[in-house]
Amino acid sequence: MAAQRVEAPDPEAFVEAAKAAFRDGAVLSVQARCEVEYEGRTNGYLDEGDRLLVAKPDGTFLVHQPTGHKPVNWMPGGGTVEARESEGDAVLLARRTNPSERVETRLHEVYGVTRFDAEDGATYEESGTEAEMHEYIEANPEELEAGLRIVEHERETKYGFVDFYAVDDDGTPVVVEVKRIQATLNHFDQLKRYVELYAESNDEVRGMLVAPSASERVKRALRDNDLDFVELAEFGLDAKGATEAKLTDF
Amino acid sequence: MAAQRVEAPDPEAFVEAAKAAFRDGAVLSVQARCEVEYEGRTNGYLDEGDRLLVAKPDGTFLVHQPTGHKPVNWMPGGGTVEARESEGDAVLLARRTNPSERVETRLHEVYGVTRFDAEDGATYEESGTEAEMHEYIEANPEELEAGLRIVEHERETKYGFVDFYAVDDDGTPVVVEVKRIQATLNHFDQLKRYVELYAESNDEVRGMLVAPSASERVKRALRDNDLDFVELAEFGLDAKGATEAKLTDF
DNA sequence: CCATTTATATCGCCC
DNA sequence: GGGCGATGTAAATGG
Repeated sequence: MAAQRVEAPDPEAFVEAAKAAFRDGAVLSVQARCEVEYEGRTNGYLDEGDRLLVAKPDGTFLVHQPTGHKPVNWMPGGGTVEARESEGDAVLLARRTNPSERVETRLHEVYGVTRFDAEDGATYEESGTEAEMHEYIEANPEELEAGLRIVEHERETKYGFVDFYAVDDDGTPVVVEVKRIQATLNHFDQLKRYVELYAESNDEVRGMLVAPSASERVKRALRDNDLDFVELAEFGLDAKGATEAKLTDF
Repeated sequence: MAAQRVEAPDPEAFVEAAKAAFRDGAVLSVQARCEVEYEGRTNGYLDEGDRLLVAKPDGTFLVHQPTGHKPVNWMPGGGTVEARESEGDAVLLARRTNPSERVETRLHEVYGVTRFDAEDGATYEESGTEAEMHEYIEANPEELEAGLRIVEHERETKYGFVDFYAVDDDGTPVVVEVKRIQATLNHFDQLKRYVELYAESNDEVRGMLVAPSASERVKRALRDNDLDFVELAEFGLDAKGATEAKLTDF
């Protein structure tokens, strides 16, 4: 069977089950009352409570409270997870280096532990990303402005990368920055930096921020700096072959 | 008992267990072979494989593959999770609005399902954040530069917030931007934006970026724009009362 | 390995 | 609720 469960193990039985799971590369899920301590980029402490703990064979460790999308504490893959008994409690310790961090979980009561010998060869397929937006713009520059020609994609500059370097109908160079989501002031900053850099060699250069939307504050910042905003909400997702619905409608 | 398990339920038994868990506000963990579809800000599809599914009473839904820190698919809290039977399979559907998104998981084989009636009243306590760095600087401005006086914290400007507005020994205004981590080009952008804005009313204004470190590229950008970099690695974490180690050393 | 950029970013704050 | 900035951001990508 792919999943095996031990109900309410004592610390010794828990540590034995956890060690066996780590050795065999299984995914471990634990329901327990525990306290958690984090030391690393910051320091943190979580007092006793009921949580779901998950340890994966790649070193991933997650502590989930009963609410919230993000784990309250975690360790990304690449480190190690160990199970030990200490002062009568089972303890799970997840560690890594670079940066040096550790999450230590003291389990005061283990309600149950599940070992899952999971096999998963599938990879996630996604469409609608910023990379696809770039492809769309490269193929359809006239959607941004009549007569616009793309000269270069991902052009490197002294201070960073420009999404597109283009030329308008009059032959004036145009620096284009593309965002898949609503434009922020940081995006405005980025574009301004590239334009000012290019202006050192050609002060006729124009700057263009392309995004599905932008706040008034961002639009004002662009206007005040003679930069263009182009609203591009749809970029032919269907045409790019968005994954067809594979599951029956609910 | 806080955790209850059903081994290898058929679709009907699974849906019944899931509905009971959702009704009672329990955390549900499922080991299953399943396929997953996401529709929302992008579209995605994940073919059949073994995964750990977690549904929380606040509407959080997670799909975890056997490796990796982040769930391959998820829904944040605030939405709803439903369990249904469809074409002989159990199906979990997580939905929300604003933005309108859905994760649909078709369970081809359920290895087991655990219901966890978790009680957790604790909140995570953290120290070493950027907010604490601000407090430290406000109390110790001389660490940045001899004679520096903080005039205002989080000063609002037309284009955004300045971390500190200060005055140096000569009475020249100084705009200070603080980062807890290594400074990036975006942080340089931010500072430059504030300084240029302030320069409209007083062109003597100075700009200062405070961070534990910065890449050469960032330092060069700062130099080229007559902005200062102040390296501030330690900011009295201990003095601010970092949480004492609560757990025995491992 | 370092630096940069993206993300279904999420989260929290304040208007 | 929108706008804006921080995050133990993590992860991918390129040098």
